Amino acid sequence: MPPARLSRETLLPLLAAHVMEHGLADASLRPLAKAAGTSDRMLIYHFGNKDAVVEALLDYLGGMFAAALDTAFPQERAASRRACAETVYDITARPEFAPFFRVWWDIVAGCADSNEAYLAAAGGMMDLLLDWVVAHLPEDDPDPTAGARVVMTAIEGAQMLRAVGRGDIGQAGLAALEG
Amino acid sequence: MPPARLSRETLLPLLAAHVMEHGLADASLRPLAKAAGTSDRMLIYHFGNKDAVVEALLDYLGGMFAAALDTAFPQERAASRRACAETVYDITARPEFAPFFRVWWDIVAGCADSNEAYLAAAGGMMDLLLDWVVAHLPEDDPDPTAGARVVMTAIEGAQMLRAVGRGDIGQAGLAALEG
DNA sequence: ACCCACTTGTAGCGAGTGCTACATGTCGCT
DNA sequence: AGCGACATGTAGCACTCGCTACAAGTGGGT
Repeated sequence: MPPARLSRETLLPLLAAHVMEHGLADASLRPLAKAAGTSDRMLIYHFGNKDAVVEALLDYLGGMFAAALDTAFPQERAASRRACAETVYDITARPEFAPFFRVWWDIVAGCADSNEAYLAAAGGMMDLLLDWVVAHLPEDDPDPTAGARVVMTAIEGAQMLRAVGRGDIGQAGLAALEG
Repeated sequence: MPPARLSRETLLPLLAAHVMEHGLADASLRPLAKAAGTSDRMLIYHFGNKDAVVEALLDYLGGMFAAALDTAFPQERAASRRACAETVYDITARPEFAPFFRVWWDIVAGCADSNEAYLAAAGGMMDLLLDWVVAHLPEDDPDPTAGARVVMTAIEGAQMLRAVGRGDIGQAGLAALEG
């Protein structure tokens, strides 16, 4: 087949794959382009500038996260708040999630600089996960909205502690969830 | 007074101040040196290479964190686990802590690349905070060791959610802590 | 067949990166 | 006074960065 015309749509999956492997923070145009089989010249041409590349990438990664929620996570409800939190924690502890977390923490670091694109991407992912948790709490949960916030807070804390090598603290925190 | 001889010790406070203001992730030798009133040449001379500069900086920042725990945080015990968590959360929400969090999330992102120096620094800070929490739980807490882990997990989750603009979720998570 | 807009390649710019070679300065010691 | 170790300044290297100027190719519409 003839080499398909380049476009944001054909480029983004390849760019995202490179970012998942090497991180978002120090991704630069030339390696990014090489991963997509093009030149930095064309990335600028199709996106305008590097910021736009990153912005499109953040959006695309948000889509990947949504897809991961649909496929990698169980569809049935959890038996308890604690079970729900531990399910998310255990699934995201699997090695195939490591690349995702590398870019996730880059995104959080970007948020700390008040970068709008990063804040939008990160906030969106958290809202997505919050909705998933609400929908997967036990049916008899007395207050799913509040419960999901409790579960989310514990999950995210545990994931951060895991990232810095203190997973034991976070796991103890999850285990103490009532319900 | 004559300009004191340069050394790691005289340099580090100035370097740390620059890092607190501009972040650790994209700190480079020349701006760093300028902030300390020297040249990149001298940073390499006194530290060996850039990695050693960063390593020393991480260590120094750990010391700053320990000092902050002693001065900015109350000395008396909290009335409950929840109060303990909310105290930490509220204090670290103050604007003067924003620079610290910018570098904190850079450190966490560095941990996600399995960087030993970052892992040591971040883990050390978490251990420090964990000890502080243990010591500031109510005296009648049934299990301070376990309680501190619960509190820590919630605090860190809430701080991360705050960083990405979802502080409401984290605060709801903290408010639900029993005790 | 011709034109013209869209797409791509080549080459390069100016700035910044970590780091080094080399010369010079400064200070204590004998 | 003079030596030698440590400290510092100047200049530069080879490289990467985001981005651009310019030219060439491609393909559809008339």
